[in-house]
Amino acid sequence: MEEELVSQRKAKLAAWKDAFPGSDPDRYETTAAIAGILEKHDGAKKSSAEALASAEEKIRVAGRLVAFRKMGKLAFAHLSESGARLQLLFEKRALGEAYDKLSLLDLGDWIGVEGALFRTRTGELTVKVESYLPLRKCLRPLPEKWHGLQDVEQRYRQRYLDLAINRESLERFQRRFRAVEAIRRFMINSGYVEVETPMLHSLAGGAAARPFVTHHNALDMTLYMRIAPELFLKRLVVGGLTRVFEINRNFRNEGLDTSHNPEFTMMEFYQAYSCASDLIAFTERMLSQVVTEVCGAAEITYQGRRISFVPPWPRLPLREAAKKALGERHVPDGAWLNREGREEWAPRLGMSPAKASTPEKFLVEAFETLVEPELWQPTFITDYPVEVSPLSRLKPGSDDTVDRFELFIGGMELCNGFSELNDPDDQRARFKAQMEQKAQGDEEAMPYDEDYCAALEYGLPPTAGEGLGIDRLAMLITDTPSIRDVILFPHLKQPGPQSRD
RNA sequence: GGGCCGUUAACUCAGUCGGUAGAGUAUCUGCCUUUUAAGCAGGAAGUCAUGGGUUCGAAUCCCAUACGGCCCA
Repeated sequence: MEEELVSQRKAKLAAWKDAFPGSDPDRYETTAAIAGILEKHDGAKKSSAEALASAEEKIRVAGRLVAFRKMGKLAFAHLSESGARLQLLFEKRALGEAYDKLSLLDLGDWIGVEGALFRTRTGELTVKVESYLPLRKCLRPLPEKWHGLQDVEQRYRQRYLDLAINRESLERFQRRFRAVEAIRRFMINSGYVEVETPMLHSLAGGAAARPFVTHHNALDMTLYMRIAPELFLKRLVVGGLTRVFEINRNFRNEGLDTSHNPEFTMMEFYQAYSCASDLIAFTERMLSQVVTEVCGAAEITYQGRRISFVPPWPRLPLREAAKKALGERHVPDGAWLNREGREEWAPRLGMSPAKASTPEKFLVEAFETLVEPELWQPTFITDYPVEVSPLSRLKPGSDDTVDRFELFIGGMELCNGFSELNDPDDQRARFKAQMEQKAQGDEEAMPYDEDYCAALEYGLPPTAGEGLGIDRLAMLITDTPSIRDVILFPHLKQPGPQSRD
């Protein structure tokens, strides 16, 4: 059947050549985009039927034919472009032979039309078509007009169909694009410059994660897809770029679920002469402004629950939050200080024992397991243990706590920021400690980056830096529970017998 | 990695107790000059995800595999 439908359409395409001189052109001049036409005549000020009739404005628009209602010597159609739809009227009386050739069109075809705007009896803005030109045939039938494309797998694999047919999907992505644009504008207005740093690293540093490994043939060397741009961005601060940001992909070779895609988009930014609390205030301002701009209000609904972005947002020290949650679960105070206690309580609390191998890691893991999913309103968690923060600067006067924060919204980690460690010798000691953890089997421990330490020896001014998860922000502002629905082409397995294990 | 669920026409979905595979949309043929999920009449369209098994007989029951979804680790 599908082949039959395709061959029917191919036959019609073959007939275009004679029926429509100039069809399938290499370009088509329009007077406006459909969204612009609608904005002008159906927007805040609606053009009346009389005004349209007396103006007799000739327009040329193009789009994909998505609905067609033929009734004898008169036909209505809808042309769709970037989610905006405009009705067309074809009349046999006006078009003559060209009207009969409409049978060579199919739903899904791209066409251009020329005509004058008017309003129908029901008041809908419509183009009275005077001429039309087929631009490109749609050889395969489009999904159903009413239900759209429902098959989740097909929506991911053939996102173009999802975007062409499912208006909610297109609108979700448009909102994401607007948010990225608003963030970029906010950063530039705040005196930042946008940069691009390497995606191929010889050392996968800057975060605790397993990298993808690849190989450079000409250099015959192992390279890693970056897990974070951090160490390169800080080199730029050493070089005098005192406010830099990068919006780009990171790659982490880990499991995938509704909040993790192997490649994800982050904005990372660094601000000299600043500490973590400066970035907390900066983040509050940025996100409340971006959300207000994109969603129309500083309050949103995520999965049925309100989230307010109106600052200020609460700050809560990590150990305090973890200890409170542990107390509520009747874990004796300090039970995590010895190995026996950790090995007893970690499994009972649903925590990964491997990730709770020291007192500090136990508290961090307890926080992530017990507290994080409950942090619905924007909340800054502060005062992280130095043990899990090898790139952060110690709080003034402390030897075990760094000046670091993470922002949680809707039960998800959205941001991670800290005052940057700029003492090269301390940094070397931290890297050394990471290597010891790696030797003990921690696959996420950071590699020793001497080149970065050398850069620090030229002087990194006091600086704070932060990473912001763009995909997760997109989930929040589009009320989407799965990261795959805010990523255009989420990673899926290859189907069929070629896949192994 | 574990558990549960799903996979039927191009699309959206039914399919009862195991007994010849169904509808709507799209498509094709007629009719139709203000429709908008247009309408009316008629036609065509299936590797029931894949591979085994049970059975006289399997979309349906059993096993395995692939892909997807949700939950857990």
